[in-house]
Amino acid sequence: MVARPREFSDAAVIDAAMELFWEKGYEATTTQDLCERTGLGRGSLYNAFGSKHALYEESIKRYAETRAALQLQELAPSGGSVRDRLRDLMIAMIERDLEDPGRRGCLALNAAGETAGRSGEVTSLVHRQFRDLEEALAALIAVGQRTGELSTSLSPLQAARMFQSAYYGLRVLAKVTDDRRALLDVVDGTVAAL
Amino acid sequence: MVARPREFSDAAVIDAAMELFWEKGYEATTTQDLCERTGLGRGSLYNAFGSKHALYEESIKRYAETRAALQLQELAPSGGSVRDRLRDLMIAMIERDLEDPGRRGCLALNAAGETAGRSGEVTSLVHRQFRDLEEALAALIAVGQRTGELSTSLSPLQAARMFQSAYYGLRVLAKVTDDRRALLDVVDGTVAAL
DNA sequence: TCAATTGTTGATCGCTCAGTACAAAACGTT
DNA sequence: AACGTTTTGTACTGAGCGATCAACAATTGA
Repeated sequence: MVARPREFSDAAVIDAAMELFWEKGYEATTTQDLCERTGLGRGSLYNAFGSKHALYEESIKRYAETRAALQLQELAPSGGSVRDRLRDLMIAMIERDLEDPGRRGCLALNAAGETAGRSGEVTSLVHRQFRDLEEALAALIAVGQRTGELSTSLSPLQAARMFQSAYYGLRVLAKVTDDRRALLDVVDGTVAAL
Repeated sequence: MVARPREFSDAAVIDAAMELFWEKGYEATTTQDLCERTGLGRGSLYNAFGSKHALYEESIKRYAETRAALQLQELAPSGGSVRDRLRDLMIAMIERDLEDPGRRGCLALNAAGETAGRSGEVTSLVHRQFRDLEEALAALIAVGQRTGELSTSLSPLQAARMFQSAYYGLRVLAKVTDDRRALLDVVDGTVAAL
């Protein structure tokens, strides 16, 4: 026996939900909002995902698989200058953050601020994302150190962690300031330290 | 004629509200929670502060005046090593963040993540706090550079911004990880860059 | 064609939300 | 002790919340 097929794609619905959680955060997003944005009725939404929180978790996973994964790809070692790659990562994100009229910032960072400490599952999802970036940064920096482009006064992991921290701080700063010069100072200072 | 006097201290009530917003964020905190925590009845609370959001703004102001101001004081230039002062600032905050079972992190950073972009007033309050720290850091770093303790390859303002960004990133990281070693790597890397 | 299963729809559930209304209470002055 | 003023406690409001449910639709193997 085969049942009635779904009229929507799970991925598309999660994408839409993700956008909404990204704009408004978890608590401020209502199930009504989610229905309107995804086009689904209440029943379908709950039948497919179970609860608002479960859909939130799916959204964070999807954010990691799409947005964050793209970023990791850009960090994969290749021919060019490692320093330039790291600088480009920060600068591209500054431009994207300042362009965004909704000032959404990074969904994972927002989730860390709003929810972490009260939802273990969210904490763990965000943590994994952080680890993935740390790992990719360390790998790239290791290459830069091996070729002699980067200083070896810090271990690749240490340097990666320092860079990552500055990068996250940068994205938080970009939520409340338009001052491109201030943000670029962070980039220059951080990249110079490597 | 003289009216009935208040039975509570505004500061104490705002302190209590601040703690609550700090733990749960703005949206997840209910007016009922606020009444219970502050000990005030609904009537008194609304008579004194007008709305939940107004009380939230007062809480952020109070956070700046107490917690953050204390931090600024610790940064005021004095005799010792500038590098040690900056390292101590980060390490003390790591210890405090990891000790906190509620994993509240920094109220201003949480507010930036949850609310900034939708409440201009909150954005502006957080922004001011960020600027204050930036200024104090730049002043301290300028001293360190003048005495020859710190590198002058970055301007004091640039160095301050880089440090500040890493510091905020650190506090976000501390919301989702217990790994003291990872956090200390950030400290070492950042302080070494100065 | 119909049986079995799952998806969809929209009304509805019981609650809780932020905020209000209002009467009683507490004051210093007169 | 009566007055004007503000605070306090509480009941209440309408709206909106997350979640559920039953009736109905769509599917395909039997």
